[in-house]
Amino acid sequence: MTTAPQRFSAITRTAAQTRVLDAALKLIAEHGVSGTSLQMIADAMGVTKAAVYRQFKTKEEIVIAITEREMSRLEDAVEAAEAVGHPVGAREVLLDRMIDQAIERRGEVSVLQFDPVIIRLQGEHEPFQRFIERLYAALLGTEPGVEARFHAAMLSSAISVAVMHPLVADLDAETLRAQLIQMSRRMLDLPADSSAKRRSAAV
Amino acid sequence: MTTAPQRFSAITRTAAQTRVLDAALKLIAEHGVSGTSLQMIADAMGVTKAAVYRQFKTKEEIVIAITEREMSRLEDAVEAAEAVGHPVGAREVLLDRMIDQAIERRGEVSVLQFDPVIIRLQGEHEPFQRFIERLYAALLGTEPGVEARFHAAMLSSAISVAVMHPLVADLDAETLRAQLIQMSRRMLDLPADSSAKRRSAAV
DNA sequence: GTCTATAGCGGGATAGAC
DNA sequence: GTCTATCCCGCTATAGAC
Repeated sequence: MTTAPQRFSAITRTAAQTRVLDAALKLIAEHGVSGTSLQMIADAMGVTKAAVYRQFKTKEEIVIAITEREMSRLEDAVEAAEAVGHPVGAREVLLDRMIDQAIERRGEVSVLQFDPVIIRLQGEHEPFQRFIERLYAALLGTEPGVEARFHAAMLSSAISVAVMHPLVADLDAETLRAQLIQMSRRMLDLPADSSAKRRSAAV
Repeated sequence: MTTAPQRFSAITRTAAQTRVLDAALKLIAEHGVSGTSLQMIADAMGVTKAAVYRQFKTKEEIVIAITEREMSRLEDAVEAAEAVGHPVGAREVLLDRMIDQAIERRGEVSVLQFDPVIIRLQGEHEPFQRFIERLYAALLGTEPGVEARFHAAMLSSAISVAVMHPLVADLDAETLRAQLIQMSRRMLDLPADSSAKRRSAAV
């Protein structure tokens, strides 16, 4: 039996499939999975439902593919972090990348994390579970205590949600990024560091 | 023309209506608004759909009523904060109360904030908009700058989401509360203060 | 790869008896 | 306040022609 690919990045899609995923992601980000029908996806693409079903057998497969694609972006960040020798430095690299991506996608995507259907899927789909475990491990850094777990939870929550908050909707990406980096360091009780780019020479 | 009540707390519901809202809230927290049908609500209550429709004319009315009830809880916190003379002290009181409620409801409810249907409703329903404005004003404290807006966004995001994070699922309420208070003070660059209960004598 | 057409089901909502 | 029965619609999914 051939095992499923270990990396989401290894999954390839045809151009037609990618067009479906692009349209579906946009709609799901706005209406949620349950609030998005295949008719809506087909209309957005200018084709019929049957044409969509040719690319993916079920709606659930579309949602899984979207989740895989989003996770593959984070996967790159996790692997970059794991490549760093020191756990503390690894965490810093990961947080930098998570901030980059949260800003890059700015609200379009953050909502996916909270969709009930996607949450259920993450629990049922083994590759998703394994990746989330891996992400948490990289996020936790060295100390295995209560505080470290709390810090990781608070930081990852705050980053992905704060970028789509109405109160910061008018901030440009650079300002938002600077504030997020500064706040992250403060939350971890690290010295404020304006040059957060030294990816090597970690503490 | 009689204007809508200014306070959500002034809205009264019959016992039958409350039973509907309780059942609906539970289901919506798990499956989202679009993923929850009136049949599911009726089944959870042990009655038929028609019995539910006797209490609320439409599904949307149920969702609105649920949102009103959740906001009325926060309303108490906002009013307690507004009663404090100093803006800085007011913000501290509000944050304390927000932390209390986030822990009290622990994930059951936090998801509602991100439901696409409820987000749309908040934009369309004037009383909801007015309340959110009021909440933000109390949350912003004194300084009107970019930093203050960012801090308010980051804090309110982090508090409501962190409590339902898997990494802290096994923490008891007291530990979680202590960590949240400590982190909030750190995020606002206030001195760490273990006795966070002095509701008067604000800074 | 796209279409038309349709099956089969569950959704929201209403009528009217008890 | 609860029921049974029903209406109409949109949903997921499939069949089969082009």
